Amino acid sequence: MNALPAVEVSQTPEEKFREYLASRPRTQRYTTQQRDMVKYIFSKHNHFDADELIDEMKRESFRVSRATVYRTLNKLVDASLLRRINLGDRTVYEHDYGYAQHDHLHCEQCGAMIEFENTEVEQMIRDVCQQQHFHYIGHSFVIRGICGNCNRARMTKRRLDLV
Amino acid sequence: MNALPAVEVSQTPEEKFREYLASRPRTQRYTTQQRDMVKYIFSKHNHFDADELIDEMKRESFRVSRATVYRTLNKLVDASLLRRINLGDRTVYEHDYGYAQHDHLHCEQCGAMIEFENTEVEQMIRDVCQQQHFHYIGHSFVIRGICGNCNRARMTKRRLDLV
DNA sequence: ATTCTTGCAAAGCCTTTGCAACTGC
DNA sequence: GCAGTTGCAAAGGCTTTGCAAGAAT
Repeated sequence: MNALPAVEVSQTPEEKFREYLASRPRTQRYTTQQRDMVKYIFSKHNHFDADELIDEMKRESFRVSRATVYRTLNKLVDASLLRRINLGDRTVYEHDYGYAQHDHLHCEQCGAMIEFENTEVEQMIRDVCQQQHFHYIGHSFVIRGICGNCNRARMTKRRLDLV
Repeated sequence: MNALPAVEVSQTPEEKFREYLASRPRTQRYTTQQRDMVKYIFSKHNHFDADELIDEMKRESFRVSRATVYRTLNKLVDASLLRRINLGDRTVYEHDYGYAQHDHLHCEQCGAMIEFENTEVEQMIRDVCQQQHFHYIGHSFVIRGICGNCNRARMTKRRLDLV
């Protein structure tokens, strides 16, 4: 995982989530399983899909049911704690809250998600939206390719293949 | 649909597809249904999903089976005649062959796909990839929001709501 | 004639949902 | 105690696939 600056936030993810739940038209409840999920998810900074989360949490003896995980992930995305990234053949989640806006390089070999920040992207988006009278809500930007590590591995392999 | 410059190509989509089929490890065949699909798809420039294509082609009395449509769409993407765009809740296809590289604004209200070309995007991608020693293969970049038309409609509605 | 493609229906995959039991507030 | 949540299993939506019949070369 690349190091991108964390963003200063005044609330913990838990607090922010409770606020979200309280703000719903019909107040929603903060349950044990939701708490476990929020704590678990924000205890590590990585990209994960629903199944990975379920497996890992089960491995650490948390009580998680598939249905509730999906329901809670949806709430977390809605609450802007998580961002959903569609990878074509997989949907992964990452921290949204407390983390700088960024985009991704996705290695097709090893699956790595490399984060990058580029100020030009944001400016460019603003320009395009203005030109097209388009009201911006969000974007998804993923560059597909082969990461440095895998490239090096390939080179080496190629060299060995020649022997 | 926005007008973006078409790109000069020396082959028709059909020719290019035949070339692709012939170049496979085990030569593949060019069938009636595939020909119909290629002709139909390249007779109009729009974004469509598998179901829309099936419905429209059936309406025009073409013989199309769901399985074959999916199989052929995959081949067309593989042959670089079509590009697949993942919209999160829908997968759409657009012409790749004979069409300039571009990205999209996707209206969440009316579903419109507005194409835009921006040279900075490409430069920026090159920079980022170089910095990260990343071998570029492709990218997907979709800006989500509300298009000009829908915005205007909203404004009007809002004004009416006040009466 | 041989080998690939088609079409059907079935299976796969991921995600959502109906409902009865349960739990937070 | 009431209203929202959970868990199960079933259903959904989209896409792929096994296989026998059919078509391309």
